[in-house]
Amino acid sequence: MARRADTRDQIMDRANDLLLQRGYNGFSYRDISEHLGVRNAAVHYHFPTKADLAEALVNSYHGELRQQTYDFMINGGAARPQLEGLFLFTLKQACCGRSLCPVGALSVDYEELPDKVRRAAGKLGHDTHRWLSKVLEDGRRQGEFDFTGRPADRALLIISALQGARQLARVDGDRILEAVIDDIRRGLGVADEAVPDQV
Amino acid sequence: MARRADTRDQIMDRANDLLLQRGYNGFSYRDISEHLGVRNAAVHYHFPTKADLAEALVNSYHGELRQQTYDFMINGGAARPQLEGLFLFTLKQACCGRSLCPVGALSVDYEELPDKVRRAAGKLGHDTHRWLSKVLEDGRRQGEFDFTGRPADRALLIISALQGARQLARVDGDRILEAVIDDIRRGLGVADEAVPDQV
DNA sequence: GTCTATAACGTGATAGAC
DNA sequence: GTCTATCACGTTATAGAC
Repeated sequence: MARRADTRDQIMDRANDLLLQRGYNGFSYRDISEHLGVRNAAVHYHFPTKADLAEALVNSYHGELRQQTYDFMINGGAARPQLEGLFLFTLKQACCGRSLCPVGALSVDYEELPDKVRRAAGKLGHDTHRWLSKVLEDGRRQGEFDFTGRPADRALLIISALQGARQLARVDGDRILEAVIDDIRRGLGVADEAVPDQV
Repeated sequence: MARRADTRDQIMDRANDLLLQRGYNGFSYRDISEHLGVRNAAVHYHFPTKADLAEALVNSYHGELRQQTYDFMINGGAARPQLEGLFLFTLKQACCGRSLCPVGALSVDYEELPDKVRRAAGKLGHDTHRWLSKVLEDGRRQGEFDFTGRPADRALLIISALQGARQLARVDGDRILEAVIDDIRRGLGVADEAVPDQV
């Protein structure tokens, strides 16, 4: 029984997979406890309610985002690698396990979501949009991107398209995501080749 | 009790709202029966299993699509009104009730979906894509649109973006959809104004 | 921190009367 | 075509022993 203290982490790992693959209503405490070989009540010990668990997950996604974008949000810098980092992250997440984006997985069940989860998801979506808007705005100013319209609107289009593509990929097959990403690049005046080093 | 024969239609109406607002796992026979003022068993009489009900709904969406696009798929014609018809339809559906697009609502629960529903959703997604690809291809050939890349890829981007935007609109507010639609138009070289008559 | 046991309820589904 | 009644099961959640 070495390292029993990290049961909490194992719960979050498993819940992460389940939430991103099935949505909030699509997984249960049983799915988690059976996978870990513990009992239902053990999971409730770490996360009293399902809302607590989901909130912790969303906050963890948010922490990841902040960590990966902190430097750019403070100091600026090259924009293209930021964008390609998003694509890479999306492709990696989506391909192993057909998982959805966190906000997408939550938004279907949005109407029945506990308030605290709803709020957390809203903040995550907002911050993601703010970051990508800055990436596009800086990138255009620095000559890395070429597009018309407001950066905030283009950011919305890109986020929507990536979210939707991850869902469609389940129904219609994998290559969808790559095709959509290519078309996003095209809309930013960025050739498919000539991808600089990643984030 | 005039017109009791249309209970079936009322069930489908209500189930339609519920499916598009909450996803497949998010509504129950009880939600339907209580709303109609009948009993659980009455709903099961018309649709023995939940899979039957969902399949009927998807097939009904599919019929609507075929009806609205039949003439264009056979005879061709102006492409821009077809596209604007899609936008109009999307805006109308999304704004009253915050509903998702059918494929989007189903794709979150995709892994747990009964086979027949999964197949029906796949066909609907495929046909939608085929129609929009033709709209874009014809429209570009006829000088109505101006974009680079394959029409099939652009169609994927548009469908993904609309689907994603409808979900984000729940979390982040309504104007998102309009912004995304404007940016899609921009990417097709079509001014925001100068919208011709609708489908 | 994990267990057993159980409460309280919602779910899809069916049998059989009317 | 709708009803009453019920089944078998899954769900979130809690109390209390170890």
